[in-house]
Amino acid sequence: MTKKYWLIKSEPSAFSIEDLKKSKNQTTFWDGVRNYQARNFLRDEMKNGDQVLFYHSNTEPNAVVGVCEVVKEGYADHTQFDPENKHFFPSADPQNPTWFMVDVKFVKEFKKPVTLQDIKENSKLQNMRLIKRGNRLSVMPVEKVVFDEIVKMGSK
DNA sequence: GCCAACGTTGGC
DNA sequence: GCCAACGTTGGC
Repeated sequence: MTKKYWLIKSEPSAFSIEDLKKSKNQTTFWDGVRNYQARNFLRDEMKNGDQVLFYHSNTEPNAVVGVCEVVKEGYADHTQFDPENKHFFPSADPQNPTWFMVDVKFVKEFKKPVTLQDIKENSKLQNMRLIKRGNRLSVMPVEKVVFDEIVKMGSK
């Protein structure tokens, strides 16, 4: 089983890489994803040990800020059943959950965030879904070469 | 704060 | 099954 590589987005005002670092065991559950394509990745494809780029969206600057890894594979996102939670999903069935999440653990923070602009300017990264028009996926696969290149950029 | 792009919902 | 309306994402 070969390791896979991913990118997950978060608005730092909601949950930043600093928050991840401060979490218990530097680990958190990645809840609140309400997109079916992203759900399928969380439920079916993200495996323990997979490496994940942590991206800050809707901020200044938008950037990949570090790396985390999957430490618990897809399981039911409990917030779908909680009427008090803003991610409550009334039609969700506890016997057959609609939404899933994984746990991710902090690996490292980049010395230098790799900004969206940096990515757009790097010819090796032009195939990334992140920079495709109208992209709104909050969980997406990335190729190993792309992952390695971004880590290299962030480590300088 | 604006707005384009997109996914989902619901009426028909 | 179509598609208009709506809500959300996310760059700028």
